[in-house]
Amino acid sequence: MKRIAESTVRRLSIYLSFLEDIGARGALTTSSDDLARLGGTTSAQVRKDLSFFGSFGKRGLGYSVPELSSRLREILGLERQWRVCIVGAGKIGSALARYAGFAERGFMVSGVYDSDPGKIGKQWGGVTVLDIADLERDIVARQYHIAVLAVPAEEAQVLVDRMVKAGIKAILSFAPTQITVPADVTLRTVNMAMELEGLTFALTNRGADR
Amino acid sequence: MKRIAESTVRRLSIYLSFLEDIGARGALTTSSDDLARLGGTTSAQVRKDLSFFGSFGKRGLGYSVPELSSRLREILGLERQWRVCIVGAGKIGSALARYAGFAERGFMVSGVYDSDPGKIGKQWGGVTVLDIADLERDIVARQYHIAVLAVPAEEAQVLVDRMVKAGIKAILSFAPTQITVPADVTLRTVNMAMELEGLTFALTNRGADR
DNA sequence: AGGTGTGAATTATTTCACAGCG
DNA sequence: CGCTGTGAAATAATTCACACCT
Repeated sequence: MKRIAESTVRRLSIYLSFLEDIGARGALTTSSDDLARLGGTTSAQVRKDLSFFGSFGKRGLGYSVPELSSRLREILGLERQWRVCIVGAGKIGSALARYAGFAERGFMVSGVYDSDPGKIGKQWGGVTVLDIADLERDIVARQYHIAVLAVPAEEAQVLVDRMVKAGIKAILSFAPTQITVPADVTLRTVNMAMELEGLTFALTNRGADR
Repeated sequence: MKRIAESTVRRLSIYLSFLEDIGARGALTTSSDDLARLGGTTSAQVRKDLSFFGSFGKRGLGYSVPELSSRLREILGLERQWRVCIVGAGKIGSALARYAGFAERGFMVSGVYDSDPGKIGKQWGGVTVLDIADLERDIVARQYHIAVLAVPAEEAQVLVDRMVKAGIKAILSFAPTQITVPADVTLRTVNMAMELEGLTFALTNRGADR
């Protein structure tokens, strides 16, 4: 299979979210035009995105909402459960641990880790806070698929290195720092400062360039 | 000025964060090669990114850390304070309101809004929770520059429309839904589900495509 | 020598436009 | 018809490679 651009994958997520939305409202079919309008792109883009994975539509008719939903869930790997651990039980880790959206999408938060003895052992959103010293052992024993990193910048890279060594292959980082991983590990970073700076850049340069 | 790609702006943030880091450790000069290595890109990319805004280096020598930091802060619009309001005092809004990183970067959280009477009036991380009914009035009166949206998907677009009408020009959304804004408003979206789906896509298709 | 700044070349992504199928 | 699927064209982003400055 050809390499798929990250931008394409992001859009697939958007399409799926809309399909589920209109599906729940009873829609049975839809078109690339609908998906484009709702997802903020063009119909050609929608069709091109889907074409990387097959042809799911009917010419003259459009797409079956349940069928396309299901195909997208397959493509995105959502037709199964994923075991997630949250590393760092600070403010962000806490908000994430209690976030119901995880379970709805098939993500099972089955461990929260911290190094603070005052937090270890506490129950938190139905999950016990575990000792971060056991992280490597648990990555192997509990077979976490995804680690969500919510620790201060200084600790982030060290923890990532430990987790990678223990075999983790997917990390979602909220640490406000740049992290590097080997090529066979997938990393996504959510960095508040970076997002806000994107806004201030636009606010500062608006008018000058568009 | 030529239109600058979002990817470029993101990298500028990364460069700045590293410059501040090594600057604090006493480094006086650096090179595009250093910035590239630390930022996970190439030296040509670094030089190209900077070249959109001017020439800040000295051939044969590299860049002055304090000077380049300062130029990047200027470019990103960080040489001033920005007034931020947080809309939605749920789990995410709460974590954001208490997040110290805001102030460090010049972002002043000067209002948190919710519609829950049980929350309005409460003190929260030094800020009082205000009535979301007053949002439009306050956008005008308090001149918020940036709104951080942390409400459920269903309420997001309606609130965005209200804020845009009141004159807000920059929104950072954590709502798990696609939002549309007029061309003169800048929107950045952080969507957990989308990030996780990027990971599961990679986990599912890994090996097939790389 | 050493590292920047930048056109030119390459590669990636998006858009166009239309043939073809239901 | 109407709308998909897809090569071809256009545009955007990245990388190359080298002249040029200190």
